[in-house]
Amino acid sequence: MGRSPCCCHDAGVKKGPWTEEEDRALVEHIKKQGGHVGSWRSLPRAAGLNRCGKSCRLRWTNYLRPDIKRGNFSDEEERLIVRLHAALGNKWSTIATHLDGRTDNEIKNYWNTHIKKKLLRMGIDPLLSAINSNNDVAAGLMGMANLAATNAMVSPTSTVANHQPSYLCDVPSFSGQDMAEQQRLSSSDTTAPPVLIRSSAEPVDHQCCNDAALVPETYPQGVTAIVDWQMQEFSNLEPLDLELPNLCSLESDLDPFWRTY
DNA sequence: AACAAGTACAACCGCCACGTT
DNA sequence: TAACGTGGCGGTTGTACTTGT
Repeated sequence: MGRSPCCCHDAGVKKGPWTEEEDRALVEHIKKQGGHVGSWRSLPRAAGLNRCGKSCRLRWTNYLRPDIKRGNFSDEEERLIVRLHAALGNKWSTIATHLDGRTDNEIKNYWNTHIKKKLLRMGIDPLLSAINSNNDVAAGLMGMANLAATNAMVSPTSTVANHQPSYLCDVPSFSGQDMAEQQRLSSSDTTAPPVLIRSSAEPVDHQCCNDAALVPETYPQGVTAIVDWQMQEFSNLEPLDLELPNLCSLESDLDPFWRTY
């Protein structure tokens, strides 16, 4: 696959913040086209802009598009982002499809400037909070632990820092248990019994009504199987029909936890 | 009032995926 | 099948603004 040089490298193409005039020119041009942009590459010339096509596309999709919602993120949007990020990782564009009027760039910025800091303060590693980001078992398990913590974070009744989430009430120490399982896996001591782990994607108060939601007490044979099992277990968190229904807090309008950070 | 440090967010950059030739 | 052209994505940077000293 060859890679063509970006038009941004053309000498004389303007960079930096857009002026009102440029915005107006871009909007009016796209309006003239009936809202349809044929080729971003050729748009700047057609619109009389001394910008590269990429820059125009970015400006339009992230700022000028009429259906963009401006303003602060609501609590509900924030929780949704946390949940989606826990399930999808840094798939900002996919996450953005679940939030009306929000752009991937906006969500990414919001994550980096607000949510990530909150998670770090809570001792949750935002980098590992995504279970589907790769096939690394340790990261996957850490992801599960973080997903549990994330779950707790958005739960109106649970906190993480020094308290065990309610849905882990029958597990003495989730993180310790997780560490033990990591050690078991990394030590190639296949005779050691697997550590029982509950599905962190589902709070116990929901699980209690559905024992099938519990993770099997023994892992399937082999590491690949474990990864497969993880993927299977969380396959309901795929995008598009991504429903996060059994996570109790989204419906709640009260989340004192967030307010303490 | 002036400066430094921190924060928020728009914009850029490089890479990749995919359709077309 | 390979090369090309383009759009899109995610990471990162630059800068304006805010807050603290």
